[in-house]
Amino acid sequence: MTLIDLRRLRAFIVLAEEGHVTRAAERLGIQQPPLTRLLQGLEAELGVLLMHRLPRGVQLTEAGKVLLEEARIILARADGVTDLVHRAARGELGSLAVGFTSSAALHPFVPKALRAFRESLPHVSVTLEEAGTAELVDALMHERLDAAFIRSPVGRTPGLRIDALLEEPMLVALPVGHRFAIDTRSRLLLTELATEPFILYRRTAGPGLYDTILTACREAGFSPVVAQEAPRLTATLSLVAAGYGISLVPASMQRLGGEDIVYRAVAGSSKLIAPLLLAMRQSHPAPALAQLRGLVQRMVVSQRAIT
Amino acid sequence: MTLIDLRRLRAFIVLAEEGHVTRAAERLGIQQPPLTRLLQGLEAELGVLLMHRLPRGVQLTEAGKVLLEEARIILARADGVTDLVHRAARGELGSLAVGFTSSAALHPFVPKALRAFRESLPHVSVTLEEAGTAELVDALMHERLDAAFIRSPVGRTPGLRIDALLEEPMLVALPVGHRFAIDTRSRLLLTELATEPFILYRRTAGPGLYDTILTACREAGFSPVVAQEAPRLTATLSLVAAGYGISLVPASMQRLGGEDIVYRAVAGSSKLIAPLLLAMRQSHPAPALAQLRGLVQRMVVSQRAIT
DNA sequence: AATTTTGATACTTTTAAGGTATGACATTGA
DNA sequence: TCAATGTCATACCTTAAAAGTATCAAAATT
Repeated sequence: MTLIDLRRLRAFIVLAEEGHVTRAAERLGIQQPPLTRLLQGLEAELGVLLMHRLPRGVQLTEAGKVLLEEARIILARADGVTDLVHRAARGELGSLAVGFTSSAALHPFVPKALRAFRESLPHVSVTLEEAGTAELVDALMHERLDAAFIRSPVGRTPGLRIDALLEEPMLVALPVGHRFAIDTRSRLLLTELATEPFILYRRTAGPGLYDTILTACREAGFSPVVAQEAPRLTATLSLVAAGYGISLVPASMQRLGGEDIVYRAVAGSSKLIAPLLLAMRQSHPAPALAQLRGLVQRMVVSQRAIT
Repeated sequence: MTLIDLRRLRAFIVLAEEGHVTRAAERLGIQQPPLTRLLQGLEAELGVLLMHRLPRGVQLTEAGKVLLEEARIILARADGVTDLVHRAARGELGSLAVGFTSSAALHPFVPKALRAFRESLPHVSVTLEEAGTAELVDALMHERLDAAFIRSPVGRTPGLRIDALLEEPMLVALPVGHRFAIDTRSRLLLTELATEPFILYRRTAGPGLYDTILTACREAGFSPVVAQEAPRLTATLSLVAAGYGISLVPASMQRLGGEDIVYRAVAGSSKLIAPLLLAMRQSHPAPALAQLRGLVQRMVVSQRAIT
């Protein structure tokens, strides 16, 4: 069973247009006998007469007319394939799965970058997913994600490439009315927090920030009193707002918490810095990922120029 | 330039599904090396890497994923071609151009047949055209029409095949108030019309009926006084209604003319008969035409059974 | 009736696809 | 670490399919 092939469909279209085997062969750059056999081959395979043989020339049968229409559609599509594939290779087409942690999502840079990407490459369908750092890393390694915005350096992760995008200081988040929440202009010394109850968000969800806080406190000479662990950064702030304790959060969180939380800068530690990172697989990056990466890098450069 | 062919697209799909050259080759019933070359050939032609070569197996690139999607669409369409062409050859698909004269259009059989055809073969797109007999015959010969409902035997017409469908008597159409229009039950003798002014519709538009009337009158021993010629049968009846004269029209016209025209049967001539015919080309009938013809024949048989 | 036009057929040559054997490379297990 | 294994790539040969050449057959036109 040598099913229909495009070579014959192409020839058939020319033949139908010319209505004349010899002339069509000429236009196709072949001789007349092969073209005749080509038509015969099509007819034999389809089991249908495609052209009436007239004394001068040939003429489409109804079946032939239907085949002609269909052949044109198929060939147009087939001819479009090259361009489509090229665009996919350039990353202008295709799909991209991007993940982010809840804390990354709260950094204004992330939605800004995603929006800019969507606008610059509208034909790439972007899938978004929010999850904890561990899940994101796992998804990256198992090809369920192509890239992820995260906040923690996650130690050695073989097979991952991590771009450092931005850094920001961490601030103390205090409930309104807290004794440290009166003078909000000056920096608070980290050691002053030694006896305060801390709200931290689960280490499993985001080990990076958790460890950053613990390391900074240890260097300042104390081990923080962890009053409660929250499943997400937003939950942490809710607990702070409710007065259950204080926390240390990335500066970009300031816009959250409304009037119930007061933020203050911290002095006494050079480690209290929250990075924003873009993680991806090292091998076989999707072309659209290269585009995203380039876009993000350019945005980072212009962001730094402003700050 | 050996553009993309379906054989390779088929192989590519299997290869993509298996993710494994050797296994895919097995499924395709070929050896591994040809399949490898096949993939290489596609990549060379498209100028794009379609699969990453992993230590165990292969894996689609983004470009490969796009090609896979597109290939599936193209092949589905290509595989559908056979069925489509078969249906076209059986006359279940395609197009049919049908003409009719104004007088044929007024016979209830014609719209009934066209509606039945549309219902039985909804995928055949039917084009309708009303014109004079001469134009219809010309259109048939020049392939602008496939069939035409006409009323006149049009003498010898080489290349045409004509099916006689139905016959009906011709009636005298009289304006209300005419002296012959009082007794409508009895037959009027043709000779009684010898001195009446006749309205006939143009010979060029429909030579058949015109000649039928003239022949019948001559046989009855007179030559009719043609008061006026009308371009169409409906115009003829309008003129009769307005009192400009009388006419002889097919019996099925009775439903026209409303209350202004009285119809009476005629005695004294066996020639005053109007046929309904279906004309078509003798050579290369469209398959859908064969379907129409069969349908019409069946309808004629059941019609005659009733009458 | 002869000539021309045009598609069909028989046979040969060329090209492309498929098969066989083997290599290169990387992973895995002892 | 080295051999065994799995897997795609390459080289070379064989087979099959497409194209070319020469010629025929049928029908129409002069």
